Amino acid sequence: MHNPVAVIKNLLAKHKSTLLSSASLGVLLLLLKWMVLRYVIYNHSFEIYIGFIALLFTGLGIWLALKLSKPKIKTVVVQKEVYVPRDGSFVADAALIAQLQLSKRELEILGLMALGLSNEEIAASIFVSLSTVKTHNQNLFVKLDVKRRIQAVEKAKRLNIIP
Amino acid sequence: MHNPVAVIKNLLAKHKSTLLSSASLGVLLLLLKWMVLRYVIYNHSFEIYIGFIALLFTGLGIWLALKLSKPKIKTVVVQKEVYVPRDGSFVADAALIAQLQLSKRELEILGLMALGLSNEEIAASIFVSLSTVKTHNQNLFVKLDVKRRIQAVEKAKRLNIIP
DNA sequence: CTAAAACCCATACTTTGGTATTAAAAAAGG
DNA sequence: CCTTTTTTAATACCAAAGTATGGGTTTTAG
Repeated sequence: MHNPVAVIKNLLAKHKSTLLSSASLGVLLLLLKWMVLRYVIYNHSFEIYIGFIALLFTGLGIWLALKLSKPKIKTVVVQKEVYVPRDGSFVADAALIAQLQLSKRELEILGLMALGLSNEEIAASIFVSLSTVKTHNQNLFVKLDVKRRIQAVEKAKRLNIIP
Repeated sequence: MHNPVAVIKNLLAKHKSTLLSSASLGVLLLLLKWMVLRYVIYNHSFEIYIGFIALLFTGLGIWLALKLSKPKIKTVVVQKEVYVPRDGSFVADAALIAQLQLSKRELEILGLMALGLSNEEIAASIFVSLSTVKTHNQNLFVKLDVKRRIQAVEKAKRLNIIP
């Protein structure tokens, strides 16, 4: 017979009288405490009132703060590396292009160069004279700090200026 | 004269006397108010005390809340694209090179071309004559089916023949 | 408006690149 | 050994690329 409930029932039955007297004693003690408390309340009602007010308004303050305060935002910047395949989408490094002061036309010609077009073919494709293309080339080479068109193309590719 | 400060200065100068009398009247009124306030404080010191306590503990609550509240962490994930310039390891397409019948020397010259060297520079770097480089170039262009060195380089890169 | 860019074009000249052809060593492979 | 491929090389000529300079027209920004 190891059922705990049964064990307790057994104990209660055994010590019925002892328990009864203890219980009545306990009740008496509680009554006494209650009277003392009333006395205390009566004599210190002001302090208790103040304490209650304090507690209440502390709560109000907490509630207010929590309700109205902007949530502290902790911004965690996660750098996620995105591997961009060579063939995929290409985004030119606009900042670098601006820094090198490459003009729209120069960039256009650079791109056509990279396609393997000759100066004459470039001239034809953008409807300007060969001379103009050559002038653009000169400026381009100076800005990119290279000597030959092939170097310009390779450097531009390396710097993400052209695909 | 649209400067607001100047406009105000002008008005002050115009109505100096009026302003002075108004000011003194204002001061008198303030004094009266102050006396009334003292009376109120005398008669309602309890309520004021309570109010003060309330205010104080509201402040305490706010302070507590702000101090102890865990910051709401808002994680903002910023994807920063890092463009990886391509694998460090390059493996040439041996099969294609064999198929195109590109010789060792031709490949070497192709690589130097891609670096932006002139024919003369290539000749110097591999200790052969300019003529030799040109002959290699011719064969190279035929094998790669291109017309210009720049096209050769671009095509070779595209076909994974050179890095 | 005006100054600074960006753009366009030309001429003259030099250098580099590419084509064609020929040819001879050297290496590779059967 | 002999054949094929590779590598080297030369000459001559033409085409393309690049340099230097100067002068125009648009656009653009203060």
